Amino acid sequence: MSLRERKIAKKKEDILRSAVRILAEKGYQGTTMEDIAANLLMTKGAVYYYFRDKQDLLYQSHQMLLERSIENVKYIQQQDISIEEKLKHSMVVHVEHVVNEQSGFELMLKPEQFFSEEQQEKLRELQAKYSHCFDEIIQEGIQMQVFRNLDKKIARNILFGAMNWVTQWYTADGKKDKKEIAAVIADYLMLMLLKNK
Amino acid sequence: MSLRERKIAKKKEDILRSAVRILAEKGYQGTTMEDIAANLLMTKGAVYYYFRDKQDLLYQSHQMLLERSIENVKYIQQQDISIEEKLKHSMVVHVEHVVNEQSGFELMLKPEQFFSEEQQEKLRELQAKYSHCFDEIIQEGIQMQVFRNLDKKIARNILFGAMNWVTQWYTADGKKDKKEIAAVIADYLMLMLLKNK
Amino acid sequence: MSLRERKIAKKKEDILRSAVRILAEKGYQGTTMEDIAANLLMTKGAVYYYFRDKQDLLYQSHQMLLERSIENVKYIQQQDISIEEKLKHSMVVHVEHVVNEQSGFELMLKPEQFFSEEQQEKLRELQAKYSHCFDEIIQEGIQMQVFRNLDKKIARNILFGAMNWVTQWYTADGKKDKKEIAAVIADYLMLMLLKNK
Amino acid sequence: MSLRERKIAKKKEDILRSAVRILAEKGYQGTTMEDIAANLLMTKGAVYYYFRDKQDLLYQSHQMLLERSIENVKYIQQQDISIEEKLKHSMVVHVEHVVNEQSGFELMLKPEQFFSEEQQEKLRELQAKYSHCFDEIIQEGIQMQVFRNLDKKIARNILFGAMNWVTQWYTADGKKDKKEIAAVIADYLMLMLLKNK
DNA sequence: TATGAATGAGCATTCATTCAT
DNA sequence: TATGAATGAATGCTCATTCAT
Repeated sequence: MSLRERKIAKKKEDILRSAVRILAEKGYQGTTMEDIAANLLMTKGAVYYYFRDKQDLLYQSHQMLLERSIENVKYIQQQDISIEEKLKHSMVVHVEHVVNEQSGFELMLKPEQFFSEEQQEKLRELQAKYSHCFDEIIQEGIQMQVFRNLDKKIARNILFGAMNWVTQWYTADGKKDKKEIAAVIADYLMLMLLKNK
Repeated sequence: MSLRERKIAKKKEDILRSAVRILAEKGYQGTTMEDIAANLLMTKGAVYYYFRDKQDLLYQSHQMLLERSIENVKYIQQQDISIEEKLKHSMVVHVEHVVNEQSGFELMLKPEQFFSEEQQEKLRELQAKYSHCFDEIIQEGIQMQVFRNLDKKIARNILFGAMNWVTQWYTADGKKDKKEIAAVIADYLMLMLLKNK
Repeated sequence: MSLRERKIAKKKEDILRSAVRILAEKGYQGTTMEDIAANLLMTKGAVYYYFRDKQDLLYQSHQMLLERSIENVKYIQQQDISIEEKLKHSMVVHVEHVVNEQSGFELMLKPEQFFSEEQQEKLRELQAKYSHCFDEIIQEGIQMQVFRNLDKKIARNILFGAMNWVTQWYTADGKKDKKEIAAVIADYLMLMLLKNK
Repeated sequence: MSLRERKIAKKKEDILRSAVRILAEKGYQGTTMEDIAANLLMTKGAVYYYFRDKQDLLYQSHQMLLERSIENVKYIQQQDISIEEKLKHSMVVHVEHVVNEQSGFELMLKPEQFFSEEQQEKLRELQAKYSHCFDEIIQEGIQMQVFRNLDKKIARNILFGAMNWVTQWYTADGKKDKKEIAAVIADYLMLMLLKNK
């Protein structure tokens, strides 16, 4: 990647980060291109240089978040730790990610409103990939008799719901910091899964 | 209540139901008054006859959903069943409600964008009331040594997140119907709370 | 006129009076049928029973004001007083009328926007009639060598402008009451007309 | 001021001129942003690029007219001419201004309906400034025994009314042109003020 | 690459008007 | 006669998007 390409990639990512933050805060329809640009001290026109349109920006934001999440969990999966630790750790990282981005969740709502069929397809694929990582861990835990014999998909959806919901109630000014909250949520949810508890 | 008043109340409720459905589907900014009206084969003007403005409509929708939820859980609370049954039953009813309205959750997102301070106050109050019902049940369960000694509020938020998330993944065409899904979700979540499981 | 007809006529006049007041206050476009009706504790529908449409209401208001003004000045013209007294008295009555109705003037602005050609014709006729009354007095005064030899029409328009403008600056809470103000305005304007002053 | 800034200022003034014209013709409520834009072969959006909203446009129009009027009369006041000439000349310029803009007067009607308290304050200030210029001339004329000892404010209001009313009756197709009409009006009104006439 | 200006479609809201009762 | 409900056209305003420079 040439210097020029790298500069462009850098700028794109800046914009995406800004967009994610604001989209999470105001919602898709509530966010204007002006908002996103102003937040970066750019003009609207400049944003259009890097992204075809608003929807493209949303799509790439979404994609970036998902890809980062997948990387996170893949990394954990490779580690040499117990299956229990793997799941718990994955959840902690997910919750931290969600809290940090204040998102990871509003953007997932009703994708059919915003994305083209093709884009939805790609996003569904990424989501499936991410979900699959969790499913695999759960599956393995069940087989190893560490986890209860629950329906994998339902259990995973319960985990996701509980974790994503954190944006609704966690406020930084509370007694617990992000790491603690993430740990507690993960612990509690483990109770649902673990046998002999 | 006179016949006329009842007719108005009926119409208002029809509109609220339609609004809830569409708002849940498209989000606040994504929903147009046209959408809401057309869905009922009315004109925009007619909707404005019953509601001051879009925000008023949203507010009343939200209020209606919350009040109905509170009634539901209050009713269960009075019954002469075990604490375990109470919580489980409350969850089942909540999930069914959420699935039926396809909502109960998107509307809660970022209320500060849409509502006046006064309205937010009122809604926070209703939410607190609803939350409190669950908190009480959990508290009692803990005291009776039936439930684990978890942090009440965090546990309740985990339950809500897991339950509300169902709109994201439940589709009517699956193997399980609404009742079954609600039961499974409630059962799984009970595992988190119940001792000796 | 039968009792019924009289009742209708009475109601019509009530509405007209209310309309004049509100139209003067808020202007034509700024006044809603709702405003006019509510001011009389009626419903919009009722107003439509008496007047074809808003424009008809405006037209008749205008007409009523003009006719009353004409009656006023005709009455004065017949009296057995000096020409000087006639003009002065006419002006006093006009100013009082304008102040009382807080109008007689906004309604005259740009009639071509509001009225049909036919209605404009009728109003122009009434205005001409009213203007003519003043012109006659002025003419006579000039011929009698009491007034200066000014251009009749221009002089009359100056008088009207000066008198109608009173709604812009007279407030009831000042030192002078309506009668006094009317007298002063008339006196000052007479200085323009009278010879040997 | 840079070229760009000058271009913007120019455009703004074009819009203001257009707005003044149309507002004078149709009144505030009767004028649509579409009207104003179309008159300049612009689109509504372009107008909104330069002015926050309709009210802002109205306010700035009003302000521009008043400021120009004040400049006019200030300029005359400085000249080395008789007090009589000063007043007469000021009136001529005012009438010409009113006739040219076809306004200077409708906009003053009922400002409380349109403007914020702050804006009203500013406008009242400008109006007071303008009025004060006339008051000073009148005052001086009285002290110099050139003018009759009239109530300054009432006299000034009579002048304004008479002058502003010209928009109601002057039509370009008459025998007299603008300058002549302005001169006649000023002459006639001077008769009211001058002693020994 | 970036900007400012402009466009135009879309949306919330108002309101004169109609009409069944 | 009068009312309440409904309609629909109009209007202020926003904002994604384009384009010349």
